[in-house]
Amino acid sequence: MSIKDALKSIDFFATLNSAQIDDLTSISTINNYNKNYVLYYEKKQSNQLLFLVDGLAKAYKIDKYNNEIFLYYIYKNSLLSEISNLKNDFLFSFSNIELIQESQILSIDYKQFKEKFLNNNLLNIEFTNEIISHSQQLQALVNREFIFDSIAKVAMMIDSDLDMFNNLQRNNISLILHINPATLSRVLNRLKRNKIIDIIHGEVQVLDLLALKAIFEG
Amino acid sequence: MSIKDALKSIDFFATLNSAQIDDLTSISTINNYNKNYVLYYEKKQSNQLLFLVDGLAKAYKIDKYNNEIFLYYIYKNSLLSEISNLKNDFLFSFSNIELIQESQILSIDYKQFKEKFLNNNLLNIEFTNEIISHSQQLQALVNREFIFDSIAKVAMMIDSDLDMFNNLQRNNISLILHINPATLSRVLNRLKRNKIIDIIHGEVQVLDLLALKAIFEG
DNA sequence: CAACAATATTGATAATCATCATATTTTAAT
DNA sequence: ATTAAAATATGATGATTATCAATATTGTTG
Repeated sequence: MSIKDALKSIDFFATLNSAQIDDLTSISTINNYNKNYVLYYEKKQSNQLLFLVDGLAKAYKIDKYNNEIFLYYIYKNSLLSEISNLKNDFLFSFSNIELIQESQILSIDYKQFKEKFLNNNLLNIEFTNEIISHSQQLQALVNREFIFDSIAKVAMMIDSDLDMFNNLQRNNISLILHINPATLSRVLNRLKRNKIIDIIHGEVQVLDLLALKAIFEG
Repeated sequence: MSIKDALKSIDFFATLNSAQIDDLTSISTINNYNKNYVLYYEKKQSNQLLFLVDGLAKAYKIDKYNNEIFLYYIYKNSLLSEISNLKNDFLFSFSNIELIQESQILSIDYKQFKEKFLNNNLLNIEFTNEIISHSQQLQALVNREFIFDSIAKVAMMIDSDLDMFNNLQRNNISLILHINPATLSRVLNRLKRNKIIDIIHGEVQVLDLLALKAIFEG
């Protein structure tokens, strides 16, 4: 894919006219990376603003026991970078961002992007929206992790997106929810024993939606 | 304090000229509230943008066992409201925000503020900065809570601001760090037993800074 | 379909931390 | 200085969940 096509495929740039797109093209590059490539390391600086054109990434941190703490997925058509302030001409990463599929990345020189666009009142709303959406991902995380115990986390996930739940491996679900695979297995057993869900050939079905919701709505 | 004086005392509005201040004055009110007044309830809407002119507030959530989950303090001269998107004409609160001192609050009609200021490219940078700073508070929270165990939390707080640590009650420290007062007491004992800190008349002194840092830097 | 690898479950155990009750210390007020 | 109140510390216990190891199940590939 050309840089221009990539820019056109990303909603963030939808308001730009073709001269502006050209301008942006001149400070951008596009690259393919393999699965497992790490785009940002936590606490490190960068001077490239990255967008995920195609593929899938995850944000995570490492705790003091070297465990990976999964934060959230980043889907295509969105900003990969985290913005920690508007003053500096570089970016400072809060988390590690790693590709989990082969992906296409659009890379923009951040300093020039600020000068040519943000400082001329272009893309400001879009930029702010990306910051807000990042903030909301953190909020969702705080909700899940501080407010919920493991049965509530699982109940919430089954309720909010059963298809996703059934299509993910138990492995990955436990990664997302920050619970041990063994704990997930036990929680599912408990829900089944209480006749709130049924599990047929590994597929979860909800038997008692009210009871399920009650678990996490308190 | 008059509305105008309040507006002038808040850095957020520093770039406005006096005509703009007048304009803003016409859509603002200022009020005093007592300690314990709750300005926002989580998951509720509001159409007022609030600034803390003077006093102190805290943001917190309630978990399923009705425990209060402290999130962060909000100091004077800053925005109290949380911004969850730019499209709506109302605000949606993620957490409860409660005054913990008698406080002065500036209240602005959010819809009109958007029309008269944000949509005319006024105060956009300031607005984005507030969103970023809110996001960073969440990041700090994620760092502390996900990455650190209780001894690491305490070590981190002693290292980053010993004065604050010594001037706060143990009670409040444990609230901030999300650990039980009893746990805090035990952690301090452990640090003392390991000759990393000393405690004289309740005042903490660092004996071995390297060892202290090693606890949370891993 | 046999055989191996990858996933998932189960059991046993341990770590961390909260909770509750009680005791001690500190602080403030008369 | 004495007493009451508030804050902190300590001991006993329990809840939740991780960890590790063993077993069972499922999926994949020659």
